[in-house]
Parts: sequence; structure tokens; C-alpha cells
Amino acid sequence: MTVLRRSTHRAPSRQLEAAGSITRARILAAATEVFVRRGIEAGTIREITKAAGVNVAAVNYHFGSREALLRATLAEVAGPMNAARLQALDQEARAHAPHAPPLPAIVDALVRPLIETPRWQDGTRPLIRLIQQLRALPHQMANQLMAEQFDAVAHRFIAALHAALPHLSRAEIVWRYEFARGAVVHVLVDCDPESGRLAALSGGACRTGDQDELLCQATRFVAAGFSAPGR
Amino acid sequence: MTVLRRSTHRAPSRQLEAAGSITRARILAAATEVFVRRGIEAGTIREITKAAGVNVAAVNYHFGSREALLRATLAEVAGPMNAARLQALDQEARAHAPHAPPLPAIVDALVRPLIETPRWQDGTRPLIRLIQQLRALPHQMANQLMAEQFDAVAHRFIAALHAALPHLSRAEIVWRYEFARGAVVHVLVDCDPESGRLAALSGGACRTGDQDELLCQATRFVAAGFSAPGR
DNA sequence: GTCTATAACACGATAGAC
DNA sequence: GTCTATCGTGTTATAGAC
Repeated sequence: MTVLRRSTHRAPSRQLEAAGSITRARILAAATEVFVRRGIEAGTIREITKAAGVNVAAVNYHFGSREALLRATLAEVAGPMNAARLQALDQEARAHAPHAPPLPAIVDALVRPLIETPRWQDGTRPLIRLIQQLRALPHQMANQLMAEQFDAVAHRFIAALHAALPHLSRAEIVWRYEFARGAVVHVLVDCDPESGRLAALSGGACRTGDQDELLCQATRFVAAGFSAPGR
Repeated sequence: MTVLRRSTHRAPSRQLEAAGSITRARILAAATEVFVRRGIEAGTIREITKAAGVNVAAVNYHFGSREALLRATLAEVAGPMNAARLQALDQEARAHAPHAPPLPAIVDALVRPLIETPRWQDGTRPLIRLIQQLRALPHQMANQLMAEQFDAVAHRFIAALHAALPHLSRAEIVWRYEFARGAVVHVLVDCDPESGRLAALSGGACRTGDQDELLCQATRFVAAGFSAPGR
């Protein structure tokens, strides 16, 4: 709840975002844990500060509000993954210059960093859980947070895909880009120990903990989808 | 929030689930509206009863608890869609007997009812929004609600797909079944007016309100993914 | 069956001492 | 920078009148 609650927060009067504080770092780590395990809406400032071993008032002192803390949490988790994607795409572009990178290289640059995003000991990928939750929340704020983190990368990849598949219209590229993202994120959620859906449906036949298997299955499905005939 | 809140509900002592009540029906309709627009966690009993024009206490009288109301809401929205899927699959099975239905027929039976699920005037598909939210909630209850509604259908379709694609292992069928579901649900969320992400990414080039276009794009991507070479 | 009123509790944010 | 205490507001669920 209460992401939506009419905030009574007026104007953050102290120095916010001073990234040096040890307390700040502890809050950020605890917030990731709580938002993932308990849910973005259900996780409370009180839980977070308790898990971080700091005072209840510290969140508002260091971040200004619960929403600003959520934004910082997402940036910390999604930033490195998107940077890895862009770096991989750039590398492929250099390797194939002056030609455009071929489809399999682009798909790998898009999918691999998502699958190889850090996992906790139990196999949970915190980034995946945050993405899934933010996409489901019917708040404009959630859409905005996602756009802040992912739009730049999306446009880069759509351009690269358009160059690799020039026979498809831009609209068809975008359709398939989102089909591809959905397929991979959905299955990563299913692979999460919290869900276990893929293991349940397959009677344990899908090795959901095997990253190589997952990457192999995902790239094959996605590349085939992109390679479907156009209109 | 408070789906998780430790409930103090003891034992529903009056007749629950007596489906005849007019009040009950009004609550159910209002609950769908509120859970979709405001979110499953954020939507409160007070909002629902206010929208339904009934008393606050009526939810606990007719359903027993907030969670039971959510279960009834999902069943009402997801039930007809899954029935349509099974009916379509049965029809294809009869049409192709004694052979197994071919891949395109199965994909159509799987995807079309999801896309043609009822929409509100603004284009929102309530079922899609409920699915997306339930998949994101980190509660065991949410997983259970999804399994109750979708597991039977999943097993039917996986069996049909296995018959149509006998060169693939059962594990590979399940991987691709979930890739397919994820691709379609993800894009349907993007087509929702609340999100608008597909329209934004494509600069308006994707006609997200055109059901025929959506079905065409989805079945092409999904069928190609299933047709990818096996291991 | 439907209402009002309330119990019992949780929340985010902040004032103000240290 | 960190604490305690508190304000104002929200929640589910239920007791008891009608």
C-alpha cells in the first residue's frame, strides 16, 4: 500500500542523495530485500529500517520519502544490468563494423545480462522480481520508474534490430521486441524459487536453476520469433 | 495492502457463497473494478463497498474475508476465458481426429481467447491486469490462486503441443509454453491504456487497439518460437 | 440482511531532543 | 546524524441495533 498514499512530505530540507553514508547503504540493501520478499506495496519503512538496523526516521532523512527510496533501489539493481546490455551491444557493433550486428548477437546482448543478473543464495533474482512488480502496479509512478530505467536501452536495441531485420517494419520490430522481453521475464519469474511454476508444470523436467540451459532455451525461442516472416 | 495482514477472521458463521444475492453480485462487480484500477493490494474493502453502494460489513457477510472475495473475483473473470480455450482445443481435436491438431490450431486456441477476453470501454482487459498483478505478488496465496485457475488448462495444452511437436522433449515443450504465455501477457499489458508502453516505444506505429493485428502478430511470433529447432 | 459504531492495529512523516 | 514520541490517517473485522 501507501506508495499511493497522499504524501504529507513537504520539501526535503536536508542534503539528500549524499551517497557516502554507511546508514544510507544499509538502508538501500535492506530495502531491496524487503521490497522483493514482501512486495513493493506491502514492504514498510518500519520493516526496512528494522532489517537495516537503523532508526525509523533515517529513511526520510537520507532519501526524503518512501518513493525516492524505491527509485534508488531500482536504479541500483537495474543500472548495472542495463549497462552490461549496452556494453555487449556496442562490442558486437564494433566486431561487425561496418555492418550491423546479426540477430543472434543482438538477442544474446539483450537476454544474457538479464539471465546473468545477480542471484541471491536461494536463486532469487531481485531485479526480475522488482520488474515484475513494477509492471503490475497500476500507478503512473511505476510506469515512470520503468521508463526511466529501460527506455534508453529499448530504443538502442530496437534500432539495432531494425538494422538486422530491414525487411520488417518498425512497428513489427517493436511488437517482437516486447514479445521477446515478455517471454524472458515471464520465464525468469517462473524459475524463481518463490514461484516454482515451471518446475511444477514440467514435473521437474525443466532444469530451472541451470543458467546455460535457460539462456539456450530463451535465445532459441526469441531468435525464432524475430525470424518469423513479416507481413 | 493487507492481503497479508494477520487476519483476525475466525470462522465464517453464516451462509457464504450463496450466489443468489443481488448485493453479492454488486460487490463482485465493484471488486473487479477496484482490484484492477487501484491494485489488488491497494484496493480496500471500503472502496469496494462504496463503489457497490452497499454497506462496509457486507463483504465479510457474503464472502467471509477479503481474500475469499479476491478468489471469487478471479474465478468470475478467468473462468469463461479458460472455458473458451478448452472448447476451442476440443473443437480442433475433433476436426483433425484421429490425428493431433497442428501447431497453428493449438496456438490459436491458446492465444485467441486471451486476446478476445472482455475489454472495458477504455480498452482495459481486467483479466490481464489481474493475472499480471497476481504473478507479481510474493505471496503463496497468489501462486495458489493462479494454479487453481490455470493449471488444468496448462496441462491440456502442453499435452496437445507435445503431440503436435513430437520431436521436442517434454521439458522443451514446457519451456516454450511459458515463453509463449509470457510473450502474449506481457504485450497485452503493454497494450493497456494504463501502460501505453508499446505505443510509446513505437511512436504510435503499433496499432495496440486493433485486436486482429494483435492476434496476427502474437500468433506469428509464438508459432515461430515453438517451431524453433530442438536440442 | 443491512446498518452504525468501534475495537485494535498499522502506516508514513515529522518535530524536537540529543 | 541519530533518536523517541507522536500526529493524522488509514486499515480489516466485528458487535450489536434495527
